[in-house]
Amino acid sequence: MITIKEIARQLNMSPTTVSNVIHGKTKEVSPETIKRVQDFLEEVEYVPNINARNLAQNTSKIVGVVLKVRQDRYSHILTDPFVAEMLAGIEEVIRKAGYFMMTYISDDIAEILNYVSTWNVDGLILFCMLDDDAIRVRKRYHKPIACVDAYISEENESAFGDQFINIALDDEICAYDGTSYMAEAGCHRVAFLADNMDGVNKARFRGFKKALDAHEIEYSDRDYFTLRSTKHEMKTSMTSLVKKAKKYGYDGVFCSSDLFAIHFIRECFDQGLRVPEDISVVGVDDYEIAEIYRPALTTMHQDISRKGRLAAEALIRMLNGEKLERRQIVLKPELIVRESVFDFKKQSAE
Amino acid sequence: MITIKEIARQLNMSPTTVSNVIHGKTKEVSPETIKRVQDFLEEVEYVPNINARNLAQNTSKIVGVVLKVRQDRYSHILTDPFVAEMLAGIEEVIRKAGYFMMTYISDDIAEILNYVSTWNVDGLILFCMLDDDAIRVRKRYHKPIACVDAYISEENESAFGDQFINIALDDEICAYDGTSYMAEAGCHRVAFLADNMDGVNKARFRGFKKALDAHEIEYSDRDYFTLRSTKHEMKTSMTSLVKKAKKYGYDGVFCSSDLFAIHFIRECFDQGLRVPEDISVVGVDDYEIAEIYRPALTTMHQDISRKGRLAAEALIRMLNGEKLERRQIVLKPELIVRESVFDFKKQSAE
DNA sequence: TTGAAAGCGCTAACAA
DNA sequence: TTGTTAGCGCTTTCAA
Repeated sequence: MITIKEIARQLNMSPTTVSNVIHGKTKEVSPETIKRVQDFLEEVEYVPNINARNLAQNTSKIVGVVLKVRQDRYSHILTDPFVAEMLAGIEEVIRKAGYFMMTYISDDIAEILNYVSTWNVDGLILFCMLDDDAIRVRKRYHKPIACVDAYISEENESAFGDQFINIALDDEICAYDGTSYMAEAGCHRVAFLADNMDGVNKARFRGFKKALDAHEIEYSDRDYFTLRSTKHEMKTSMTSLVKKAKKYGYDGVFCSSDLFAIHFIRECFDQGLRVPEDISVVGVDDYEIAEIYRPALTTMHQDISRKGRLAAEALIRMLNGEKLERRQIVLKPELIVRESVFDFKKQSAE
Repeated sequence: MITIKEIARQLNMSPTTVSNVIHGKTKEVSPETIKRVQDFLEEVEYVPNINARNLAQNTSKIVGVVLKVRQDRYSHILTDPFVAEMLAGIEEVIRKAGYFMMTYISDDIAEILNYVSTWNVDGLILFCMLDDDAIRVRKRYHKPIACVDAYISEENESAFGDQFINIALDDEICAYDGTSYMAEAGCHRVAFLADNMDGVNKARFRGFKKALDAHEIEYSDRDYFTLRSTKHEMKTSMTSLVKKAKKYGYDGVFCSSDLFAIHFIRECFDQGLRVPEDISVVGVDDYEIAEIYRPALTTMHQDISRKGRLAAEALIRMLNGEKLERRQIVLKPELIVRESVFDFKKQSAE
């Protein structure tokens, strides 16, 4: 790999001039020299050494994407379709802006902070971060941060300063609309299924309850179906949840993810429950599979890739020194009606 | 961020000594100094500046993962379950070996080579590379390369030197076994469905034909079902393929991916064809969805994550200066029998 | 309009 | 056992 110095030597000029041409600081360079340098750069296929440049400029051109793993994931986080789609959105924006993406997977904030400072990462995108984790990062990292689906309490909002943005979904509405749809279709005993109670699911559960309330369905504590979602527990856990649904006569389930919804439906089939005739199911996310599965899944659509893009775009803007107008963008989910909810009313009208 | 120099100053010693302790070159350092330095490092939470280190050592600690996109993918490459699972395997190995993964997505070899040299990437993992593309990379990049699913012709083998490995699947056997299984179950008109004719599919097609031959099924040119798999063409393309299957009375289809298989089955349902009673389907890959879909998909299983891990592990070994015993590892696929193939013989025996 | 030189933080050869 | 020093390739200030 040829260096600027060497180029300068061969061209009989100083490294400064070469560097200036490379950076388009051509105000003070004669057109003739510019041409000479540019031609030569082409000829020798000059490629800058980013390490040297970063060292000199104290930057890195790296956007770090931090995926904080929850313990007991049902699989490696990169194979989660949600994560994959979000990453896809992020990656494209970052690449086109001339930055490089480096993913970092860990459940250890200290490790993450180490990585961030060894590489001198220019900006950070955080996913799956709890409130206090995000704050710990912010305390030690003072460059731009974009979060996806972080739940930041009001009191903590200010702690993040203005080099910060969060891209979220209106999770309460999401569950509210999904649950309401089932209620209005005629379900009278509906459950909420999720595998944890993090910020997202807490909000969804709130929406779920509100929907029950609004449709005068009585809530019972057993309406909360807790899924154990590790790879080897998922199946048996589903089996017992479907049994529970049968036993107590549930006729609707709001699942916190399409993946769970489809696993649930599969288990229903295996236990002889028909979907949607015996039990209705609504998912969240609208993964590709939701459309292909039979019965096709009625679900709360969200544009995951867009979430990633928005986060990355906001980050790039901050890196360019722009000031963002707001600290949070909340997207609205959209109900996609397919085949997994039974319409009792329509049915009886016929 | 504190520097070695500053630490040395505060401790009243030379940067070399500090550096030596950091690198465990403690043979020639007094235990006392070691302790002093280590304690201080802890105290100030010293983190090395990788850019500086890389510059000085002419390395990068980066493993580049290059995903060469084919034009007209049905979606962003990171959302492809195959890619996601492979990346997951790679990422884990790389991270645990103390390296960092940087993905690079492009269809332009020149761009890839640029990236590789600006970052001074220590090793490369290539995916979706054709023979000649891989050679172009090799010509300009002389550090270790690991490929996944590359098709390297015999004549080119030697061009790769010994800093090279390829992890592949025995694709011919894969299609042979899958097709044979349908033939033996009693199908007499079976098709081969894929969306391109790259190295992998060429080999699979060969296996498919051999299986027809072995089971005395006559081959016709129309047995090759070409899927147009871009996001917006997939659906209509499937519709016409299923129509074609009906028209010519196909009773079996070997699909080059589970994704295609499931799309195909879905379309069959929509057109009133029963799977497997009217037509049998076999996929390849054994994605998670293969087990969950109904009918559960009979498929040729391959361990994708392992492919990624093997590639990464071999690469790391090369980076450690080891010499590999072989230039290629070919994994065997395994038939997983589920519900998407109809057993005519068993049926008529009953 | 061009060039010299210092410095980014770290490593490593060599000297003490 | 410890220290001095040059240098990795690039940027940038300041001088010519």
